[in-house]
Amino acid sequence: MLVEPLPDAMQQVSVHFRFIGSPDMKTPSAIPNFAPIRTQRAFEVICEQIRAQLAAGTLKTGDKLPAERELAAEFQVSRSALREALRSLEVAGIIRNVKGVKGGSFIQSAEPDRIVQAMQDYVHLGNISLDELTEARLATQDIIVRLACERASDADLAELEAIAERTRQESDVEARYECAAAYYRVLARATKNRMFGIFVDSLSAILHEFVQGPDYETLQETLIESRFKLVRHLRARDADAAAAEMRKHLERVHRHVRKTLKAQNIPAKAAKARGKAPA
Amino acid sequence: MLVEPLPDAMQQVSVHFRFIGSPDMKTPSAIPNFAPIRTQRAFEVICEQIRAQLAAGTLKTGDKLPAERELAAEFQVSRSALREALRSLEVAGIIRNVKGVKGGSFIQSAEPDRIVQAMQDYVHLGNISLDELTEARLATQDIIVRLACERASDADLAELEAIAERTRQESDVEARYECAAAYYRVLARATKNRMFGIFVDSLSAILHEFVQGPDYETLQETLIESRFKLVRHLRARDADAAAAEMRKHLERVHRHVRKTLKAQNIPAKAAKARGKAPA
DNA sequence: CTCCTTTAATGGTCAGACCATTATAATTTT
DNA sequence: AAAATTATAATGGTCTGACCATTAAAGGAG
Repeated sequence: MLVEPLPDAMQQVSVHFRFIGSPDMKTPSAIPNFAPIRTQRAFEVICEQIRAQLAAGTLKTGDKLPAERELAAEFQVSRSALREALRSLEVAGIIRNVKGVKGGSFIQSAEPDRIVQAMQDYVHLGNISLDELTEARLATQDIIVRLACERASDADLAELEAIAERTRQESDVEARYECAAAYYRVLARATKNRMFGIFVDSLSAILHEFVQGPDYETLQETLIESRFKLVRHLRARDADAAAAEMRKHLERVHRHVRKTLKAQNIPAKAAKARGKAPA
Repeated sequence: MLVEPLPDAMQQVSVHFRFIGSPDMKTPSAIPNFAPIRTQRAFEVICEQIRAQLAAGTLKTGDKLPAERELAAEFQVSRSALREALRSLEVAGIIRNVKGVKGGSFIQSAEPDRIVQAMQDYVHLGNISLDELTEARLATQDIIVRLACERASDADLAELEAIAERTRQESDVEARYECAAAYYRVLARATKNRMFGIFVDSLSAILHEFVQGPDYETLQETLIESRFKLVRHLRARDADAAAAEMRKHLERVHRHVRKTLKAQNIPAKAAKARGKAPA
């Protein structure tokens, strides 16, 4: 059996039951330490069940869930409720929906995109300052550079160099940014630790919203040169030099962004990442 | 006007039009560098519009969206499609839905929960190893400790001490874990950089799935003592000593977890975080 | 065998309905 | 007049049943 139907109380129409803490909680006598009341919605229960199967290993990447109409019957809910659950899982990056016969919901492999999106949302909502972002990025890249210095394979280093070369030949600003992102991604991969890749991707994506403007172009030559230097230091396995180079590089970018913001009278401490103008 | 109705082609029933790259792309003559085809669904367009207003500042924390039926009319879509959009935004932590008259969808303030959830999903899907997690945590905590050492206020330090004290008086294992999480959170807050708080919360939540077992209890006394030591080092503003203490602490926990896994014949390199057994 | 048409399954959307919840207004009771 | 109670209306959550566009596979024509 793939799924359990929802509890009896939920099989009725719109019976929104509440959970107050855990079912077996001992009710305290005097202390008013109540658990927050939270109405459990059908689609949430469904999501939890599927997530549980994922965590337990019953479901794994590549598996296909039954069709919507079928799943709805199994859970004994309407198709709408089930669809909201699937939609949730989809935006969470857990499943991917494919149309047509032989279509369905497929368990996805790990993609950091959703984490990036979540972080981006967080920044947009939370007024994280540019200074905070930069500091986090600096610290993270410092670790990455040092680890990469120990662990980067020759192939990694060659790829980094190739990307730097490609950047030089690109002219479009956006394409150059793509190259930069690829460079950082490969660098993070060289640590052989995927967690760092996530951090970097997230921070890069967010900081990207700042990096635009006229004199970004003029800065490019310096930045590209810095990337070559970094590879040389990595080749020499000189962690301190590599870290220093990265630091210099990031601080240059930071100064540039600060200047751009200052020209617009936006203080960096309160600077909030903004969405780009629609293309 | 809060929203624009969807484009004409989409107002019809189920007209799934496709976007191929950007509308103004210059079609390359010979190079087969096609953009991935992606059918644009109604709820996605709606999400994008709302996200755009968020990024642009037209919508901000605390604002209330119109009622579902009303919004659906504005977007000229069915209520189901609109609801899928709202559901997406809700699971993304952007809005919160409140029932009843005077209810509706309210723009949320920044909550890192979703990022944690996303990271957890990523780990579950991606077979991130325990070693990777620990390494990332070690590196992150190292930075945090050093920053906190510079910036922690007296209030921060007092709070840390209070939490350590509270941990000692707790007996329940789960309560003690809560205390530990709180300790790390306050420590991260002491850096005055919210990005670190996110990282720590995520890593803690994931690693928590591992930390269970009988001799975790016996380890507790040592761990608590370590937290007091850390505060003393922070008070003395001795960054190296504090970092060393934190490192020792984390490595102790790591060894414990490895041992637990070994007892179950799970190699740490492939150890995947698993969901906890239902309560 | 190849090419074309048909067919059935599936996700995406729509329409209209009912329920549970909730704040407010109206009513009754004290 | 004040307080308690009851009705009311708006809202999110869910259900039912339907149609459309897409897609892979089966069937038919050459």
